[in-house]
Amino acid sequence: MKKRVTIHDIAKLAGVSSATVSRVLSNSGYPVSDKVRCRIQELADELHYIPNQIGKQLKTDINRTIGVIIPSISNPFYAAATLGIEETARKNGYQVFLCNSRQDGRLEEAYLQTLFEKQVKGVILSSISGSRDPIERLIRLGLQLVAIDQPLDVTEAVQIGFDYRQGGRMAALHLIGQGHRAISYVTASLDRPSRRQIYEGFTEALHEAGLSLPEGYLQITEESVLRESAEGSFECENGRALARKLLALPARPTAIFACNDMTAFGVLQQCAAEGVSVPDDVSVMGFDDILFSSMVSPGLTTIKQPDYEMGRLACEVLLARLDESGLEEKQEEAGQKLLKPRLIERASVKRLD
Amino acid sequence: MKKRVTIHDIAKLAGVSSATVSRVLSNSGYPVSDKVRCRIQELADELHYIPNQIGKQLKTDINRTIGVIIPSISNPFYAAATLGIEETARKNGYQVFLCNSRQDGRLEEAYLQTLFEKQVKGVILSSISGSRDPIERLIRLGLQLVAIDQPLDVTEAVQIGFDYRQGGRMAALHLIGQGHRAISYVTASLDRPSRRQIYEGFTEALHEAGLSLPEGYLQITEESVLRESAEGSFECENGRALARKLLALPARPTAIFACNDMTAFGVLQQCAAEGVSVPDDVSVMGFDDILFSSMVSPGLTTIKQPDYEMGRLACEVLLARLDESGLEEKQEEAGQKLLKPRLIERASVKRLD
DNA sequence: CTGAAAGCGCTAACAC
DNA sequence: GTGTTAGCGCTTTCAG
Repeated sequence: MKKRVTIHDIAKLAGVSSATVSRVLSNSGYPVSDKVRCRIQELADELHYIPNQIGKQLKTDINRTIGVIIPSISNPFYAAATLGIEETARKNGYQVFLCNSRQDGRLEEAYLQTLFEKQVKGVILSSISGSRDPIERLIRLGLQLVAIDQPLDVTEAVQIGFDYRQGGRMAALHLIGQGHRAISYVTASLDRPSRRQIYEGFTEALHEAGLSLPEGYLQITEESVLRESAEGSFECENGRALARKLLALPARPTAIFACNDMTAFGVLQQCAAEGVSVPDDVSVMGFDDILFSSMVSPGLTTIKQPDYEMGRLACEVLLARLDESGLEEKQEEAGQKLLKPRLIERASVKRLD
Repeated sequence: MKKRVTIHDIAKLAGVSSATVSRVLSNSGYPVSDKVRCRIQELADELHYIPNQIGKQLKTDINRTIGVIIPSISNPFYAAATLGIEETARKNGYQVFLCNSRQDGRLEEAYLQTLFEKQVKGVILSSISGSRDPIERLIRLGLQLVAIDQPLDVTEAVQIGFDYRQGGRMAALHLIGQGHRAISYVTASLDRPSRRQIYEGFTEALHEAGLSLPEGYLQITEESVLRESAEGSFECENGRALARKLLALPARPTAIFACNDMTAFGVLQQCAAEGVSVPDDVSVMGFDDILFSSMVSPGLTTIKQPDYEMGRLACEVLLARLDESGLEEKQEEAGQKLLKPRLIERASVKRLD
């Protein structure tokens, strides 16, 4: 493992100063005679010069890196969002630091801190933590933050929002429209804004139709520790457990709405295990529309949340802010984009007459 | 956006030199009087000092960052492997640069280069590219490389191998054992070692049983451009397309083996679309055992490749090498771990009598 | 125990 | 066009 070659090595060999070498190798556009320029290029190629970005960054404080903090890479929803982020980052010459917070607010904060220490200037965050203080401090220090998926109660952050409430309403409306009256709701802990909003929209629409969520029809995970298991199958397991309770009820619901597709898969599995046919015996709806929702059978009827699109948009907004934040100081007011839900009808909901 | 506070700021306020501040704030264990130490700590807390890791790294050339290059984050197999990597990295105080090569060898090389420029000392790679030269050069410059999933023809790299050939054999043996004779194989382009090995193991076992892969029963994707579509559903689409051809054959096979689970899902979908019942009309097997293989119905019979485990192991091996590479020069010979396949029987294969 | 000084690799005024 | 110099934030000899 030999020593790495620096611009000084090249400068010495070329008989010029390292400043000149820097000028040509960094494509600064600074005038350098063609003769010298060629010579330097030649040497760089020959010696396989690889610039040390750390040196460069310390000097310029410019760094083409963004951070991404998500709660669970095992959930294809976040995988797809990450893909959208990574792709637009790459197209713009940026790299991505991926951080998996495992639904752990403390870990999320630690990651945020580490990213900042590494001089990352922009972060896309699906926040699990409620604490605003550390986040606001970092923003005041110049960090650009874009929140996806989970609304963040911090005014300086851009929000790529999603109308969860409306999504919840749509789910309820669809079920009601299909003739269902005994409708139940299965959800992980309501400690996150997104889940709460879906829940609110859902029950709201139910109430407007003169329906309610009777005792036992609302199943919420009791353990708030919704950690990713090693296999990443926690959400699914959770769906199974909650479905088990539901199916044990004396008066079974005719329809089950789950807070996301992963949970809905668990419900589907449990139904299959107990010989309950979907959609003939019970209808099931999910939320997210991850890739696999079209692959299970029956195909899962669900509310689409545009994962990839959301990631792409978040990254575009972030990079735009990163670019301009150097130039103009007046940031256009932290915009709030709001993406819309869409009903995806497949085969897991049966029409009741 | 105010200026960031540095050790010099603190030094000035404390009336000491920046060297002293560095000594206490970096936990160097260097003796500093308790009085001064406390004062510095106090100031650091008060001013919310955040160390600049770039400065530190330029000086020490130590950096707790690894790179991960995978072909597709949309495939849950890689998502799970990434989870395993990220988790062990975090436990050891490392961060992960995630790179999605999109099955593109050139992109893979570009990422490798960028990582190296950012002074990343270790990379976990599922390589798509055949070119060894640039990789070998980086290794000679001190980069530690751990190959997962795809064998890498570079002796200095550690391999976390998987016995694909054996996996292919197991699949064939299982199908044969269940009484199948008309067996077909559906695969994406055989340009990758893993796919080739599965194929070889599979056909080998077939031949040993006196069977062959008749005309039309071997379906290989023609377009070598197996790029991730925006939705990440390419592999699945591919499975559908290949299954369509298979089902159009005058003499349909009784069993279809797919090169991975994502492709198998496509096969499943196409069967459903054409009213072909699995496993009654045709049996289907996959490869990988991703999380969703247990969720579809019928549950997919498949060959397990330990994704999470593979990521964890790769990361452990990498970090071990990173730790020791500073101390001793003699690296234990680039070990080759070989993980074993396992048959996961579910409901997508029917016993023929 | 503490400080002065050098330097990691690079860039950017500022001279010439 | 090119070189000199200073310095980004930090650590680390080496003196004292």
